[in-house]
Amino acid sequence: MNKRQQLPWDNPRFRNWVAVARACHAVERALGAALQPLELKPAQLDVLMNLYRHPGMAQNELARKLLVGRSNITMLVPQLEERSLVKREGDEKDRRVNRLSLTSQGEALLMKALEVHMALIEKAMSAVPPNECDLVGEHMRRITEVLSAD
Amino acid sequence: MNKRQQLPWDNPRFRNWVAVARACHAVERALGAALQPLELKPAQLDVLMNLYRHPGMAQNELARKLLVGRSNITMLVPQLEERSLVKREGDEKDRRVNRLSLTSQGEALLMKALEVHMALIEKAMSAVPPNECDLVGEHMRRITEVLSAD
DNA sequence: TGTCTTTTGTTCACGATTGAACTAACCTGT
DNA sequence: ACAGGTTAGTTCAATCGTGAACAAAAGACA
Repeated sequence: MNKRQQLPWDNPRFRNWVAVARACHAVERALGAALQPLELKPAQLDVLMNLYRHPGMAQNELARKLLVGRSNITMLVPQLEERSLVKREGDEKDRRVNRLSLTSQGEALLMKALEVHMALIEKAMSAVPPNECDLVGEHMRRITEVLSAD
Repeated sequence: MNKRQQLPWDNPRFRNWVAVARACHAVERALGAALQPLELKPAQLDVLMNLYRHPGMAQNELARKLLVGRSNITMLVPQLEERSLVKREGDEKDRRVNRLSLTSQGEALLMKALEVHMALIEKAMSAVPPNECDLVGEHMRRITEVLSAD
């Protein structure tokens, strides 16, 4: 099959997506290192961030938001609960669901972590002008949407 | 610390980067599923892709390119070698390094995998016009560059 | 009410990735 | 030639995420 004619690297979309993936990987890695002093992993930070914006979330919803399996949340939450960063209480209407929310300690740690995170992103994206930045974000949101539609 | 005033979500760079990360995660996940029929994992595809473009690469260079630890390559290569997708031969000049390259079978499988990968990316980025696409790629390459500088 | 289906969260075994410790090979300067 | 430092690759224990199988609770409907 004509390998030379239609090589993926000749396709702008493909080539540029590879760049996106690599940048993402690099940021994730740098974030992990930057969060080490706070003893927080990127995945844990994701949980805290989502609980800050959506208190009382069920584990199920959280898993969908983070694009991970439900079991992952089950493994993740107890660690945060033992550190008193997250509070977990059963719903009275539906005794299956666990409602999650941040404790004041969790919120405090989140603020510190966000400062670190934001500094990193600010450094990484320093070269991206605001209008193009919004454009990128808009495209990315659409991509996530397209793929979530299965 | 004035939490309400300088919340990260009010920062365009931060908010839009979160979108990038989520999109990346979604694509990675979809790619894993799409590659299942070929019995290839995304990480293995990354290896094949890089070996196609840079035959005779040392494991060390490969690890740097892929932004992973050297030990990861050590674990990854034997699987591909057993499937006769990758050939590994010692360098005569420097007996420490293993030169890696694709076999013809590896190349053949890569082509099939690239078709799958490209179809996915094409679908995901269908809404992104070419000129903006290049712009995005350019920014992402710069981000990777900035972060690789440690 | 009683049964059948769906949903929530948990458990568990597995595969992937990591970083630290290690060996072997190379390099440098004397 | 030899000592000290650097580099390539490996091994290994630990951690993380996953999907399948499961239990408990809720919902649907006759």
